[in-house]
Amino acid sequence: MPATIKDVARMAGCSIKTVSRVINGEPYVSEETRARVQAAIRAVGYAPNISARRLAQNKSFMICILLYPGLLQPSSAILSRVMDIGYEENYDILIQPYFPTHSRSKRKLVSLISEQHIDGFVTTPPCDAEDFVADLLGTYKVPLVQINPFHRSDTIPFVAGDDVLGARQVTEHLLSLGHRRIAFLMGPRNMRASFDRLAGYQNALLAAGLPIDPTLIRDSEFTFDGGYTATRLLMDLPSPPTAIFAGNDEAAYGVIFAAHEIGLRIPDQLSICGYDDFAMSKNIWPGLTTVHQPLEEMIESATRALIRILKGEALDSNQIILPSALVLRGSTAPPPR
Amino acid sequence: MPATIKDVARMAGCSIKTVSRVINGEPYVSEETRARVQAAIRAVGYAPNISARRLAQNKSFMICILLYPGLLQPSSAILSRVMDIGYEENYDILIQPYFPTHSRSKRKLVSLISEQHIDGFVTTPPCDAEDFVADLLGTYKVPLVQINPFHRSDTIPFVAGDDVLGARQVTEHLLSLGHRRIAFLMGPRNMRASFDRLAGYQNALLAAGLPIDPTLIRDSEFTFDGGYTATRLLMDLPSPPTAIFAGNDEAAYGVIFAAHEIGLRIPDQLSICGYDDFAMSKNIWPGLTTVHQPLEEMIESATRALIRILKGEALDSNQIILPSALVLRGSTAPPPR
DNA sequence: CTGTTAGCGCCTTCAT
DNA sequence: ATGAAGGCGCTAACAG
Repeated sequence: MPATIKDVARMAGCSIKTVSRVINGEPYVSEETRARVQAAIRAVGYAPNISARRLAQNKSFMICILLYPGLLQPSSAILSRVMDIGYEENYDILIQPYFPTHSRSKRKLVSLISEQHIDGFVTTPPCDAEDFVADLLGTYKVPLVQINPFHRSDTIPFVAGDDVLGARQVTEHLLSLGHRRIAFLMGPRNMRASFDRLAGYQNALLAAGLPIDPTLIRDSEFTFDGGYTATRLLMDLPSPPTAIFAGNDEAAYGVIFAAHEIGLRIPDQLSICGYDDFAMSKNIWPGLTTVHQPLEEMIESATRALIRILKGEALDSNQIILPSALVLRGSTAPPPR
Repeated sequence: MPATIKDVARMAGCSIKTVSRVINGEPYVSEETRARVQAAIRAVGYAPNISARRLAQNKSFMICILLYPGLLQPSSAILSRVMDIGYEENYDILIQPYFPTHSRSKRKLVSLISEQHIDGFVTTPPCDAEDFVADLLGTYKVPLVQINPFHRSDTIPFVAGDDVLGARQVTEHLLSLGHRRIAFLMGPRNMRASFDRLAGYQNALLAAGLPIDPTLIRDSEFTFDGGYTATRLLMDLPSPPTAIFAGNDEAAYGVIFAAHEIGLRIPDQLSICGYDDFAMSKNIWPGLTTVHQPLEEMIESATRALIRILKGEALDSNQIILPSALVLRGSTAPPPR
């Protein structure tokens, strides 16, 4: 039976409101009363009951991050960082798996909003792919910050990287090494990154005056299997590519596996690039040339932005673009001969 | 301004208690009243306010999983599965990063218990390493289920694999291939798996009548860097091992990287085994021979056990041991010559 | 079968 | 600077 605010008030010889003031750091309490109350709090081991506070204020002090499992491996270092922010700001962070078009996911989301009164949301791709999420949050007037959203909105704040630029840099890197037949693996259609990266790849080719060969553009869905299968097919082509830009790192792992299986030496016989710079990419052999997405910073930045909104503070901008950086490792080299 | 139970009652022309009964599926409501209430609920779009319910019942309907970030990569497929259980059982699952001996982690845990009134906890290694967690939960009488705990308790339910057996099987596999100089990489001292796996390794050697060579036992801390460094040192030995049993998969990735860097062919010149069967282990080249830990099942089983306890149901047993299985992939072969 | 009453622990409003 | 009263939305305990 934990102590309540009443116990503290009795012990300190004051009203519960005064205790409440001390707890919440409100003004209009004399220093000595404050001290007395604080002593009483420690004496009885008082801790405020969050449920009661939530009810009285009709707020949950919880924010929710919608994550699509299987993508975006939330390397738990990220989660840890986000939790820390929550700790500092006194918000609990709820990580919620969300599958677009999945009806259970939707119901859970509705319950989170209408029953739990979650104060705000952060979405990650591709959880924003359907309008359902944004619409729902819109009608309930629940604040939302998006990470790399499919549609960039003027009204919904978002944090993103510059995928067009990053993909262009990757492609230019391969071109500068002398590659001319560069394959590109496309991601799922419900993620903006898929299209932006394709655009970056194409832009680089066009800028170099090279044709875009549709047979060199394949689907990978940003998965290992996608990368694997595409590679088996690509390398069976009459004139196979000398480099594969895998669209993302996970697909690149599949490319690497397939290349090994075929007996191709990386990077001597085949250069491979990824995108995202997952933690594993520097641990796999050979190290994967990729673009570092500041995922941690993105989630952190989005979370902080959301909390600012919840506190009623204004954002400097609704559009936060974070810089990405090409990371050169061992998986790229000049083409054979 | 969402609808409350009163609105529903007014609309259905009954008391709020009757509405409450319908919501909670309690008996003693006539079918027609029930139907009328349900219609009213839909009509006004009513959803119960969880905070109010939590307050009234002094329960949170939340359970918390303590996870050490950086280990045990909660491949988010796992998380998704756990969330599903929560969904079915009407519990919210809070994933909480926890660092043993880290004071902020401790404070957060205290807050979770004393302020949020979390109904129960699941711990994962090494979050149970200090007695702090178990003690705290014990004094607050909060139910706890442990996964692979350091100390196996008679009173605290736990779910575990058989690491001694698994490690023994790995070692026997290597022995059967003809390896005689098998190195073992030890994990951190705050995880039971470290010691159990070492024991399994030693048991297998002893059973085969082979000596235990301390120079072949090294620390890896179950990390990439640990595996990498240990391998560089081991292969510099006057008579290096022909196989390395890396203690866990992440360390094995470091071993693989180091081997590649040294120019050793896997598995022809060096055999490598891991333990855990992380998702990446079948995607890395060559596929990693390892022991499949049924991590998902363990977390699921622990979560279900906890919920049973919370519901006041008895567990069949306080000790749930799940079977592991040796998985043979491409990283092991007979030793050179 | 159904309703009334009294909290749960806190915050808000308005006095003092 | 402090306190009293009322209410947040729900459930528990007891009447009817």
